[in-house]
Amino acid sequence: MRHESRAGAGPRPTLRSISKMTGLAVATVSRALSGDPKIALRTRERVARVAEAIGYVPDPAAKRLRTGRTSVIALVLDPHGEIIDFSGSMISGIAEVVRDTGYHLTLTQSQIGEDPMLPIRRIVRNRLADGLIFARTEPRDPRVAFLLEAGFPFVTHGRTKLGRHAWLDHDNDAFAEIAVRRLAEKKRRRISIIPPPRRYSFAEHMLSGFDRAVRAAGVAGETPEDYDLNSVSGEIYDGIARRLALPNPPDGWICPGEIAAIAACAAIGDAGLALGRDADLVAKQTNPVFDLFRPRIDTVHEDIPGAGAGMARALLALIGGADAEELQVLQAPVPGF
Amino acid sequence: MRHESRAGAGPRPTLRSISKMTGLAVATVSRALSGDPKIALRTRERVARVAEAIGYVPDPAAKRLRTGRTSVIALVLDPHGEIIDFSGSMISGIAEVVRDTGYHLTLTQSQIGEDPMLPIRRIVRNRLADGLIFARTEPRDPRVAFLLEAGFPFVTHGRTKLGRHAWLDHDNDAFAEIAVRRLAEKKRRRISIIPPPRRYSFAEHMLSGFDRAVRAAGVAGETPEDYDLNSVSGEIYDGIARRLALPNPPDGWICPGEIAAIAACAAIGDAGLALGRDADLVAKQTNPVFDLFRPRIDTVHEDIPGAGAGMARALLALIGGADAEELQVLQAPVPGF
DNA sequence: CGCCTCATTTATATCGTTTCAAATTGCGTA
DNA sequence: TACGCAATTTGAAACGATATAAATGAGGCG
Repeated sequence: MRHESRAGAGPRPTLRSISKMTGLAVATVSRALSGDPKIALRTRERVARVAEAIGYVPDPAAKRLRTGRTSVIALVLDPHGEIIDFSGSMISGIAEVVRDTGYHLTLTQSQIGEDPMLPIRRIVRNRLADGLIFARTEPRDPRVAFLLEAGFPFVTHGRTKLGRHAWLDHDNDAFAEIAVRRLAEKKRRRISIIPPPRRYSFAEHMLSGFDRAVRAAGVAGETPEDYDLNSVSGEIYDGIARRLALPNPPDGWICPGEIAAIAACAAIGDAGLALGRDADLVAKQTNPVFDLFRPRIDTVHEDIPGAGAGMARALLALIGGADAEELQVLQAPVPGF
Repeated sequence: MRHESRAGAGPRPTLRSISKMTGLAVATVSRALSGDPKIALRTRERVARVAEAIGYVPDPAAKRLRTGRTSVIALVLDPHGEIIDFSGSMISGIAEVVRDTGYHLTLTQSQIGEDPMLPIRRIVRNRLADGLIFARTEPRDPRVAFLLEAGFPFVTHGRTKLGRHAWLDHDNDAFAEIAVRRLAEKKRRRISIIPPPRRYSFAEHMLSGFDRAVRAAGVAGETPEDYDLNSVSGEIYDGIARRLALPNPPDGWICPGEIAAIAACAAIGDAGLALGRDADLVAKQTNPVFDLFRPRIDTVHEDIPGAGAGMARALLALIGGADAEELQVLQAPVPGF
């Protein structure tokens, strides 16, 4: 079956339709619908009634052409790895906020090996959106520099050293400190963190929090090589397994996410060691399902849908003219059980 | 810092700019750029060169207003539960296909408790997209009926009984049969499947495959109550735990996803039973990370990014005028290791 | 030499909305 | 009666692209 161009009930109603039905000029109808107080209240009400009756909906393309505003916000995703990633939950949080605002959400994915600036340039150059959100920032992220320069509204997931822009970040310093403290309380004395790629801002914060906490607790800390976020599980597993095979392996592991935790459990078990006896884990948890993981793992929660929603709200505020410096949110970790 | 309306290098180039620079009429430039063979090759080349030089990009809003085509495809997501869901991977697969086609991907999420028709009606009525994709179809899905009636291009994730539309589905009959066979080979004689909500098409196929396979293998099969996709892990766990507490519990479990598998492992372990000794599992796996799960679980793989990509390609073909009946794909399960 | 044809190019209308500046109306007042 | 002023309403011009129909020019041919 072929799809006809479009079916439905007759031609789509426009301002002209309402204009003809009410005898008012198109301009009047337009302003009436936008609630302009210069239009008499009576008229506004009458127009609203007719519009409602015939199911008038303004044409987004026309509006966009005329005003230059797109009513779109763009989410730029990083290339997808083999990851239980939280992009699903984060998208969900964003989508929920966007739903009722008259804005739409569009989604672009940058490709592995491709210049990450490309999709952003395209969005700015082609006026594809009124603002954008992206994640995995680096301390001097070129995307941030470009957007600041262009004066284009955006919110990042993660801080940068470039200052005056809107961001939302998780307090990874605090996460690392909590994790070290918990392991120290369990009398673990040789603590290792599985570090995300050091080029990302969040890794930097996590590692500095780790160093500080390790010193404060007076335990030994080590930070092995970091892994590539895009080809994760096997690499993490191998790294941990190698370390476990050396003398004096760590007895406490900090896992920056569920994948790392699963990999650590596997590597430790496969090495003939037992969690609780020979080593303990603290993991960052973003997904409730992880509560069912056995053996139970000590976790610190991170609210990902909430983060998505927060960024979306910030971006809408920014587009509405808010001050970017008022829109910097550090989300505290939730210690969990 | 406030964001100025827009910075950048001067006014955005339009067809007019090129028209002035070349001395050609706007119409000529337009047709030259669209490759119209009625325009002399020399002219086309010259125009292309100038356009390239000044970085001309057609204004999507203007194009859309004039042609009525949006260059957008919409993905309608179901409400987000507490699920390690595959929406992330599926979105990724879709986004990758869409990237290079000049189309954009927008994303809408229907809300829990809200009429699932609503977002779809909105998209069709307001001309928000040229076509759409959605998942979790029911055998007589009202969304499918509506879209067929409206003649609006769409592709579903999951078959329906409504026939002549484009869909992509996983062969869940085959999945269930493979799973039963594997458990039977391990001498399991009392097999249970953890059934997804029966109202969905895919559950129906999975259960009918299960029944057939159970009969063929001559083993006992039971299908407990189904669970709600939106509040999952605890419910599944409780269901399994209850069943394990009764006399003659199953010794083989079929898990339609990673969550079910994690829940089953937890419930079985918590009941004091051991996998491999007292029971075995076969699970559907959509994420490679699951390979690191311990104890190792027997899995059947499902290619989710591939499914996303397939649906996107099908939708683009459909919009291009292809026949929907040629666009029905049944994806075979990958037996795994 | 003039007419016809073919290959190109162009003028113009249009998509549906917003907005600026001007026009209309009602009405109290000089 | 005419005038000024406020309160409403309106006409027309954009926004940037595409499509239709008409115009232009160069040759070819009788």
